[in-house]
Amino acid sequence: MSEVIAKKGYHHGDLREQLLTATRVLVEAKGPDGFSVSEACRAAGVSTAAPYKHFSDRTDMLRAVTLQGFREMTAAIAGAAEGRTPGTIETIAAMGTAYIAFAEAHPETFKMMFAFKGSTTEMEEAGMACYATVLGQVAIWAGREGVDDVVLGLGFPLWTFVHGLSFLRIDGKAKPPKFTEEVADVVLDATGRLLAGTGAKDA
Amino acid sequence: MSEVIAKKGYHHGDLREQLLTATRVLVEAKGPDGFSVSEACRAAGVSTAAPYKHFSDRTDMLRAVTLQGFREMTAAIAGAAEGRTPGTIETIAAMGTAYIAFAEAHPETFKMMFAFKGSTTEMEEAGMACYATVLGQVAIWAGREGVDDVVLGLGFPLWTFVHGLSFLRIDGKAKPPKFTEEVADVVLDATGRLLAGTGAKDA
DNA sequence: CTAACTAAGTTAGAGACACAAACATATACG
DNA sequence: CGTATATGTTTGTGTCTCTAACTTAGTTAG
Repeated sequence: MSEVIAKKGYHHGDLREQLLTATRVLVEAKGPDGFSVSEACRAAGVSTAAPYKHFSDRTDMLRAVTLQGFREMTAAIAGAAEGRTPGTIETIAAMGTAYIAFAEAHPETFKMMFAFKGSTTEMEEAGMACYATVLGQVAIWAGREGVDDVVLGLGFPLWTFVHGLSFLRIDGKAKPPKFTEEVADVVLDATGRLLAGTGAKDA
Repeated sequence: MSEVIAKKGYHHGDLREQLLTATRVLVEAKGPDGFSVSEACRAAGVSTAAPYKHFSDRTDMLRAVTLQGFREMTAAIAGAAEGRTPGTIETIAAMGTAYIAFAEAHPETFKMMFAFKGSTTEMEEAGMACYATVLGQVAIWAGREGVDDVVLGLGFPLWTFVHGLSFLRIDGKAKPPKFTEEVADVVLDATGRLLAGTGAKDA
């Protein structure tokens, strides 16, 4: 009755999932190190030993949140490109803005995604898939067949810029007077500058 | 005798300083959340209650490391500009490279510096001082009297880029095939692009 | 249908930690 | 010389992760 989340009896039925969402919420609220397994258990209404039937340890719970984060971010970025003209500066910039928006919406998860020690193959792949989405658009812009060294040379600085702005926004460093413009405008401008005059488009 | 660090008797004489360096070492070795007060005590050869005569709590110990980090980074960046022609792209890029070098040399401290919750006025000032050093050079480049909106508009993207590259390097994302060039070259190129053609130099 | 197996919970407890309170000692200053 | 204060120690409390042993509920074989 007064449980935070319904339980079906002795067997919970859906504990893994509910622990995962509890973990997600707690991580965003208190950060990965502020998160405690015990608190997640309280939220799900189970004993403190229950999670160990579903996760190997505390880190494993965080790992699951991290992986989920990568998947969501990739989807968000791909979604930002949909309905736009492929290979334009505007489309590439829109993906960058989506990246930053995700970071701002889930700051603790975002930071954890990149700082995570002992990342799984799954995580690496999810990260690569995300990056590949952007690189594909850059390749079109540059008139290249696939993702070659030229495309990497163009795409990496873009990622760097967007990644940096994500962190500065998260940590509250991108506020007036340092930062008075809209994020989307800054990203669009920087994308143009970092791509322009490279000669790649003519090769 | 077998103490890690010499003690002068019942009174340590220099405990605050030694705890601080122990904290620094441990933070770099295991990250801010892996760091434990107890372990710092073991390193300094004192009881686990001793630190509380010098620091209010665990967080306060981390805060001290953070502040020290800001000071060192500012010095490193200012040092990179010395002996160079003021207001050139090369000088500005050299400061960016020094920023990244600091981040790579002290990754955990660097991350903590920006993620720290409840930063002191001292910390804010140290951070501002650092940023101001770079902005001063940008102002000279742009032919401006002081740090006005134009200078901020030029300087912020530079910071963003350099900050982003710092994180990517720390987290091992800036390795081949994503990243094949030297850091200094990439920074110099990006600095040029992000400043060039803004018209600010002519104003 | 029931007996055995297994999946998914429980309680109890070990070991590490942050921090507090009360106590001890050395140093500084009257 | 002696007392106050700074700086240590010991002891204890509550929280945390994780383990071991036990319990209960589904699931499957005969």
